[in-house]
Amino acid sequence: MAQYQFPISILIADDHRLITDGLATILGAEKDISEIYTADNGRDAVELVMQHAIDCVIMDVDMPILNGLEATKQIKQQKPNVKIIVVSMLSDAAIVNKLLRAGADAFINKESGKAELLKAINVVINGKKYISPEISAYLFTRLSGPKADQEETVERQLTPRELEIIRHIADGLTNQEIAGKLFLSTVTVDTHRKNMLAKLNLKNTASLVRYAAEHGLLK
Amino acid sequence: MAQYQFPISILIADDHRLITDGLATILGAEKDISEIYTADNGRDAVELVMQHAIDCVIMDVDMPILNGLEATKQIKQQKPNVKIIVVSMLSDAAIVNKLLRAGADAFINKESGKAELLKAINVVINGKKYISPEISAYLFTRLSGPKADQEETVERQLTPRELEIIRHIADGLTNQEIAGKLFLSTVTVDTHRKNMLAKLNLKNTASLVRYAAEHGLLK
DNA sequence: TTTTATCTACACCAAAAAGGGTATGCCCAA
DNA sequence: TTGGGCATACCCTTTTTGGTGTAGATAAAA
Repeated sequence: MAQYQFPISILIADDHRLITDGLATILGAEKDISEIYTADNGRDAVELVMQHAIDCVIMDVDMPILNGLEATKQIKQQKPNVKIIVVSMLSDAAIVNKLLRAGADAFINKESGKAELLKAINVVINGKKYISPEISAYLFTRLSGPKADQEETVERQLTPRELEIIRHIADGLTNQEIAGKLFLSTVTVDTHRKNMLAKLNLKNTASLVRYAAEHGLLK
Repeated sequence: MAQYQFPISILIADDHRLITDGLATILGAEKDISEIYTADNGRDAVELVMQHAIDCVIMDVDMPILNGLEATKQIKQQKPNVKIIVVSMLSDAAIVNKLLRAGADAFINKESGKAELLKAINVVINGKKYISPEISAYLFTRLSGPKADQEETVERQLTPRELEIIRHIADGLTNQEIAGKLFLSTVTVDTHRKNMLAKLNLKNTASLVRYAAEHGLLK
């Protein structure tokens, strides 16, 4: 590992003793790692980070008392410089987003090997982010899968003119303003809006705007 | 590589001859790869895919005549089963989103080694997605950075009740329906909406819904 | 060449929302 | 105890909306 005040100290937070022990053994063999702390729940993890000079936390998602997400939030709030590597199962992928927003620095799988763990530590200590390709694939699918389908179906459903109009609507323009801007009659703008509601099976303008936003149709 | 009609054929699309030649040499040594085609621009790449039974395209982003994004779109539109591995420089990261939506199956770096290329091919041929950790880091930052700020500022601005109401509004419910659901008067619901408009400095419900959607306030 | 899609525009009508305020309890913190 | 923020509620007028049709012009596709 490179440019940092070596050796570094690490906290392993996981409620499975076998895992903490295993990781501690692996990491104990690394010359750049001095201290290794362990915690079997989120609350203890947060406390340990507050009390000791810990550089990096290897955090399980599913822990008693305080889960990995909450623990990450609290740690990052108090000590933003502490790096957090989340060890998740693919089944936890649904909360990857929340963890990202909570400030997690890396994601690796429980299926990841020693090499990937060490790589992740190396990367985050150097101030960068790391996500294992397996977890990326999940994010990837969320970003591309739905939107790809949607764009194919939706952008075929909405005509160029309609797209233009929904964007103006979402911008907060009134029919009058849109009509002025596009040199149309207000009723025409309204017709387009109504046509969109009908073809997308939506109830009202609010849901239309939401739909547009969630389907990446804006801008 | 596993379950597919082996050997597979691959197209390398890149306008740098050194790269196409290098990749062709690397891939030519693989026993599971039979045919290797090359193209030095996007238009030729699309044509080759249409004319030959190509399983996987290794696509450069920056190419003359037709760039990687457009080529990806066209190929995926005509032949969705052709896998596309985008080889990007980190400087291309800004269009990762667009490529995702265009249907790209994998992203690797120009700095990636042979091992990662082969892994990516393997993964996409098996119908999964692959993003190299370096590129993930970019997506990571985009997901975590901005939204973290937004949630901190925004969720402090909107009260719990207001959040509840904007969510219902975005769901397409009318004031009456929301009032019924929350056991409120319709005018109260309306007051909350107006208060949100005022405090967020927005013009109307459409822009409010858009704001909520873009700031991740919905569900 | 006919059909189809799109863009344009209008009519009618009831319901809803916009926008402008005002106001009353409640709780919490200064 | 006195604001402040929050949730609640109402009034009034104007504008927009939602629902349902109709219809001409035009360009592209079948």
